[in-house]
Amino acid sequence: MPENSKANRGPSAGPANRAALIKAAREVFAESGLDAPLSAVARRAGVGQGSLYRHFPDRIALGVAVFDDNIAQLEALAAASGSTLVDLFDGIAEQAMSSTALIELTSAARHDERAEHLASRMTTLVDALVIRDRASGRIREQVTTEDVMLAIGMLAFLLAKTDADDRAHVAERARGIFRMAFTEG
Amino acid sequence: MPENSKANRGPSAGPANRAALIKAAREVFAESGLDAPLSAVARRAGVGQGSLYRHFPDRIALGVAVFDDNIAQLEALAAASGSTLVDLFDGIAEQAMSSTALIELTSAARHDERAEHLASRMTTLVDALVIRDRASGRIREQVTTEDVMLAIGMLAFLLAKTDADDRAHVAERARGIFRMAFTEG
Amino acid sequence: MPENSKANRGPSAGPANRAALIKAAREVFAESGLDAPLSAVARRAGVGQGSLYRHFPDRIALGVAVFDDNIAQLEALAAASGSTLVDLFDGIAEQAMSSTALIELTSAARHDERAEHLASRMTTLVDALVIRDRASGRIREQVTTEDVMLAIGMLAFLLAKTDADDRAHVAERARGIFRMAFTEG
Amino acid sequence: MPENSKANRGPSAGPANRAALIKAAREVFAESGLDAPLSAVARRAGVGQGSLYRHFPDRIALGVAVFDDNIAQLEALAAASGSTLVDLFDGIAEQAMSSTALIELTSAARHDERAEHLASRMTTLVDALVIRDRASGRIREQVTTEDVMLAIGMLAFLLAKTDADDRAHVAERARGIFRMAFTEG
DNA sequence: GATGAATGAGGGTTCATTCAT
DNA sequence: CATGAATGAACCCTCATTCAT
Repeated sequence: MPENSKANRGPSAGPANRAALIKAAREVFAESGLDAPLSAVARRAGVGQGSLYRHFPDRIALGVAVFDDNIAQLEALAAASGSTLVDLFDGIAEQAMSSTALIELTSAARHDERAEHLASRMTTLVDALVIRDRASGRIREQVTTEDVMLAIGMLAFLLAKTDADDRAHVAERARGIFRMAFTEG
Repeated sequence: MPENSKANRGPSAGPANRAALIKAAREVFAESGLDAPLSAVARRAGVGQGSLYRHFPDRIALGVAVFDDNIAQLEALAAASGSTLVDLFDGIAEQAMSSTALIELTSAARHDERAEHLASRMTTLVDALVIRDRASGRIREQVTTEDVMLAIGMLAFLLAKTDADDRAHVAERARGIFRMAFTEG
Repeated sequence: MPENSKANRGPSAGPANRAALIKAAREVFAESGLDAPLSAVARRAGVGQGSLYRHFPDRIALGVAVFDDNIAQLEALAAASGSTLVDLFDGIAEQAMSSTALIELTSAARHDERAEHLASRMTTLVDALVIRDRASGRIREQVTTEDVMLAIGMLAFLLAKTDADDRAHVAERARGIFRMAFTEG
Repeated sequence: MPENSKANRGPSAGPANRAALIKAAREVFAESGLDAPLSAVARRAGVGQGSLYRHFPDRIALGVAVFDDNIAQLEALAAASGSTLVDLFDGIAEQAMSSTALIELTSAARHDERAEHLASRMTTLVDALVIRDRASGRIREQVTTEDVMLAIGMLAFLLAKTDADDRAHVAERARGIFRMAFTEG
């Protein structure tokens, strides 16, 4: 009678485990980047490795689950009536590591359907903001959604590689650059 | 008793091996990024692991050797009389993967003396171009060397994550963004 | 994609593996000393390297597990009512290689908490025997626990370096020396 | 024309190289024990690896050469008219690391002819001292050369495993033990 | 005969993934 | 359906030994 240290709480633990895994993954990805050991995620979630694999058959599945939430937040932000691209950049810079891992994911798994879905939600929300900001003259006529997507990607990668200490400064600076790029002189 | 399968071609192979390693490393880094297995580099160079470690005691040493060349090219470019920041961005986009790994290196090994040296050469050449372009009115007054360095970093990271197929298009687009950012409306 | 050649016998193999590892380690350490390759231990135990590292994160942990047993035997010996230092030396000589590796461990990892614990158990039991033997006049007044610990260490190292064939003879001889040293003329 | 950094000084360098290798090996063995990398010896001697192997085809040959000197010193000590076993122990404790490596060698390469030669010189000198000390009543009648050889071995191994900081204290203590063992009450 | 680079086997360690319970 | 141990491939790095020059 092996007398496991942790009781097998049975099927009912399913949803709770799923949530714990996502939470743990968000933290671990934020701390150690997108290639952190999955075992670390399971451990932090207090869940067996096997359960992790049951819920999320691969790293991408886990990433997608994690970032669904991030995207949702950004979508909410974009939906708010007065919000602008500047707010979006702020939101991304704030979520720094998480957003970065998100962008990394959509970019690393470019040909994965699930990641593409994430990316397309992103595009959609950016699109809305671009249209709005263009209409209100907040950005130049010629700025496209693609431009902004690229800018977001660049910002995210940059922050990913920046020491936590310098992150605030670098983010501020980078936003300045994009402000110059996108707004009228 | 190693009883080697491959003949020891003797010390005269040294310089050739060194060159082969740098070439292999440039390729491998370009294909798989800066944390590609060093064993892959040795294998591609057709050289024993030990020789790799003899020539380059660590990953940074190898990276520095690889990128010395890249920097030199960019320095040459910057030194040419009529060259501008735009040319620099072009140069970086052209060397795409290599330059990217170079930037990755200077950013990842920020506190390594050798990497710092590379970074400072980069800063120096950017600085010269900024001054020149500012003088000739090609860029806005308020654009700093730091801004341009960040932009270069962002461009590099972006290209690193971009499929080879899309690279040209993305690079063109990104340069457009920075042109908007840095030049007078 | 590991595609294992050997079946995963599942968690139930855990305790058996652990025991097999300790047994294998005891043998390997005895044959080849405390710095024998850990891979040899895993191989002899018929266990993957990963499992070894799971059970024993480092060499010291493995050593401690192995020698816990040895110490326990010596403690039992020391606890027996009529036992003397001479019995302890006999016990050590009998366990020869194991005891030797044990002493090597406590001496090599002097600043590791786990090894210190082993060492302190040893000291405790020696202390008890010294007090008892001093009381009964079996050893000179001036003999200290430290002296005996040193003697044990020396005996152990000596046996470690002695061919198995000569071990019995050498052990007998060495015990003679320490008898002369510790008992009244 | 490879233009070596160090000139090939030709055959005349032979004896000088040999001496430099022995000196370097003595230092290296003393600092890092008998299994220090041979490359370290060659480097410290300022000599190519190949030359090391030419002069000393294996580690034992090098060890023998190194310790020939140590033995010679001890022989000189033993030959001095008033010297006793106590002096020998002092000599060994003083040369601590070197002597230890010497004993390690004679014991590790027990079946190597060259090492046996070293060992037998050691036995011879100990024998002389034992006879002398027995005659003068300095040691008990029953103490044999073998006993002393064992004691020397034990002392050496012990010192080898002792932190440099504790070496003096431990050596003093151990000599005390052997004094008790070998001298009358 | 000296030189020192080349070689690759081997040991340590990590981690993705499977699977018995 | 959860658990968590088991597995081994793969990487890093070191060093004994050889051998072209």
